[in-house]
Amino acid sequence: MAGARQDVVAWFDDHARDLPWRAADRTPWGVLVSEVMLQQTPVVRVEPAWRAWMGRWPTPADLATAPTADVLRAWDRLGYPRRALRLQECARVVVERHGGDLPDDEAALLALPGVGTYTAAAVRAFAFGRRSVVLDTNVRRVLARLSAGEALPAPSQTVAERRLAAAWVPDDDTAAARWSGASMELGALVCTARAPRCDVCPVADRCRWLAAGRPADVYAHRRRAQAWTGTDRQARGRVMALLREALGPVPHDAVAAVWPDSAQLARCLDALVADGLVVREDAAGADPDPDAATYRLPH
DNA sequence: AATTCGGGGTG
DNA sequence: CACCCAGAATT
Repeated sequence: MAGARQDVVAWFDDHARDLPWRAADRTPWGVLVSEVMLQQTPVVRVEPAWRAWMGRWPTPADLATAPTADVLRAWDRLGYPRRALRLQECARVVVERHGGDLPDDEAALLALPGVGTYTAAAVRAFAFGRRSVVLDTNVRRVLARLSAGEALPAPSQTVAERRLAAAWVPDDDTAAARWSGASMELGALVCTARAPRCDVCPVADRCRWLAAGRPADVYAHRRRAQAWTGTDRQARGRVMALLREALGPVPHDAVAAVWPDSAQLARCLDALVADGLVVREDAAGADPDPDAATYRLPH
């Protein structure tokens, strides 16, 4: 295990991507922003967005006081815009509770909006150089193949899997942080989900999955393809795209034009308002007509 | 443990 | 066209 770790870290020293949130002048807050943006959004799409975002709001204090509409527009099409909302809430909590500086202990990080098990561990490792168990989709896949001999990890994490991952993390803070970055990078660049490049893998000769002849995914039948066309998520996305482009409040008729199913649209609008992503303003009058309402991003 | 929540690139 | 992407929050 220690030998495989050394090989992966040595490979990382030569092949790590030159990502801006890894630069020497990085800040803990910049690392956290990258991690939140990277929650289910690929690196190639995050990188330009992160550069623009950090140029505009370099510190938690900057983001905390920004107009939410600007924040949602800057988030653009990274997806799951509630993440942008939580990131701004996170900035406000950091300012109010931690004096504007990101905390480095696990519990305080986990208490921040939008920060879960993975993100807290990643920030501890990559922003503060502390030991933590960073178990994302990349590390899960690397360990599933290398250690368990399976094509892909189970749909959900298990206690045994976390225990295994923890056993792979060195005791030393610096070594642990390097292993976390290296194992993630190996999963992202070599040990990929679709077409793994076992020919250039630094631990191919130690991989149980490769040794077994790269058997098929045993969990394939339990994975559900994400439906998209006609879903609430697509409808919500249409509405958010419209409101991001709009200069002022958008009349109900214009919103209705982006989605054919009026009942579904009404349900999604209610949900967007409840989520704090959209503000509905009813027309003046004692008996407000729903069709006379306007919609906009929150200020 | 299962659902919900965007959007786009790729084999 | 199915699948995947540095997950989190809610139920």
